[in-house]
Amino acid sequence: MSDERLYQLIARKIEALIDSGKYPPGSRLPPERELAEQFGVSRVAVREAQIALQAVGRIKIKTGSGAYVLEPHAESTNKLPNISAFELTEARALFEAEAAALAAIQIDDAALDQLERYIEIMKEAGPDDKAAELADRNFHRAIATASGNAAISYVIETLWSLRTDLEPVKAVYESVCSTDASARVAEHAAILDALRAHDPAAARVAMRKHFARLINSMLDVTEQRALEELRNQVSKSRQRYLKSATL
Amino acid sequence: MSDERLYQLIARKIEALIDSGKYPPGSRLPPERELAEQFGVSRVAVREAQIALQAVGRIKIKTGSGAYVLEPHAESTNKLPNISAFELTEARALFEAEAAALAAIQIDDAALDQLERYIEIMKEAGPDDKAAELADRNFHRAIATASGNAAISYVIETLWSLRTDLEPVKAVYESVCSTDASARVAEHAAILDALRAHDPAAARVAMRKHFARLINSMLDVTEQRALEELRNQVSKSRQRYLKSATL
DNA sequence: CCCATTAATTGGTCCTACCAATCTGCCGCG
DNA sequence: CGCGGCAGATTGGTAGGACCAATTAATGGG
Repeated sequence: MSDERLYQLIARKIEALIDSGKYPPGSRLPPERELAEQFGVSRVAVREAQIALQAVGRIKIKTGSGAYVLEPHAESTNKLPNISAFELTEARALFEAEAAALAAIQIDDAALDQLERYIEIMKEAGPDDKAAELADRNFHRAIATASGNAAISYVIETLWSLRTDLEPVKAVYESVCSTDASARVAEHAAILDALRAHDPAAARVAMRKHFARLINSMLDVTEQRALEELRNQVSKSRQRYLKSATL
Repeated sequence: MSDERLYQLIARKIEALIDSGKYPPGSRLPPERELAEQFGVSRVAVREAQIALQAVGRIKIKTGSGAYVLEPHAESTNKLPNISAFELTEARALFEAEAAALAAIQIDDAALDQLERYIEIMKEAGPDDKAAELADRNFHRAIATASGNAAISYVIETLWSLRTDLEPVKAVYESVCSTDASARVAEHAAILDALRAHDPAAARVAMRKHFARLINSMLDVTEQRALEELRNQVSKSRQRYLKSATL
């Protein structure tokens, strides 16, 4: 239990002071010596705590001046946004459609062949196959890369990560994935055809259709779940009622 | 210049040792005392360096045992992607156009009025005005929000952040922003008109035009800079030549 | 009133000593 | 011969004090 080092305890205390509003961003913390006395520890401990806080980006130590509280930086506090599975899919539909349109213009034969292979893998994969999911990801990733725009690739990659980082979204996706094997292959093939034809508009439409079907599947699953949930609620209520009725 | 603290220097040296493969993930670093002697510094400096590395998640210090190299954690190494200003702007053009199209469908009057006010602020702002930049950001942010999709807002917000987080991009944007005041207001007004008319296609086009002009400005600035750079090079060469000619 | 010099403040580094957790190896017991 | 436990060595953890360097505040003279 108490294998925590002293400086970590002090660091937490200092953070608490900051969070309490006593030392707002931009303000200066008390001198090391003062904090050391206040916490009843040596100056080394305070110093180490401040170094740890600086490494995490909460404060900035200026030699001879003091330790200053920094603005909470968005990157350090990478809080995940509150996004539903539908929103995420809609965003992917729009953005990946544009990526596909861009890709259609300039994709080369090597990339097209690679896409073909990914579809093959998905076609031959069994249910709940990790390889299929990886191929799916690689398929979308390859199209994003073919757009020739690193920013677009970055966004699409980020959105894909959200798919697994957001727990509620993850659940919905998993239940959908297992039911759409054949449809998915057909849609991917349609996207590939449009890319082969170097037809941006067709690629955009094909990609949007792919996600539109996905959203529909998700709606079905969600409806199904809502029904089950309702049934469970009713069942529980019934049991409770029966129990109280037999008192 | 050398305002770097000793422990940071030591931390870099230790990181270099790790990266060199001498201490692969899972292995133990040499004892503090040994490292201190090796680097010719006190034990405290080594200790502080290790604390900083631990705070960043590169090593794990175990009391009485030693400091162990951790696996490079994917999430902790949130390296910024390598994206050019043009790519970023192209991505914003595509994505924000779709956001505007969605927003056109369902934006309410209150939001429209707010957009109007942001344009007013931009119109009245002087050059190099922080208020104008903030209004600009809020304008785009409000449209993203009006799309009613948190994932889209998240992406647009992320891309805007990249604008300031990526140094080379930041430079380009800053030099462009100071030259486009009037054009920017007119374009924003056009976007607002399309949103008022609840015309998705028009909103999409207006937003794309806005960014298209921005890209053109950036191209101009980049060209200008390239010319200046070339001139500097020539000037330097000339000086060097003259100097060597007078020897 | 302004500026430069000075003094006080504050972080930076080192050393030395000692404590606590951990690891290692030896020794005795079974 | 093998295993477990004890003791010493190893290693990180903390303290206190001393001194240096950068910064800031105070003070004095122009």
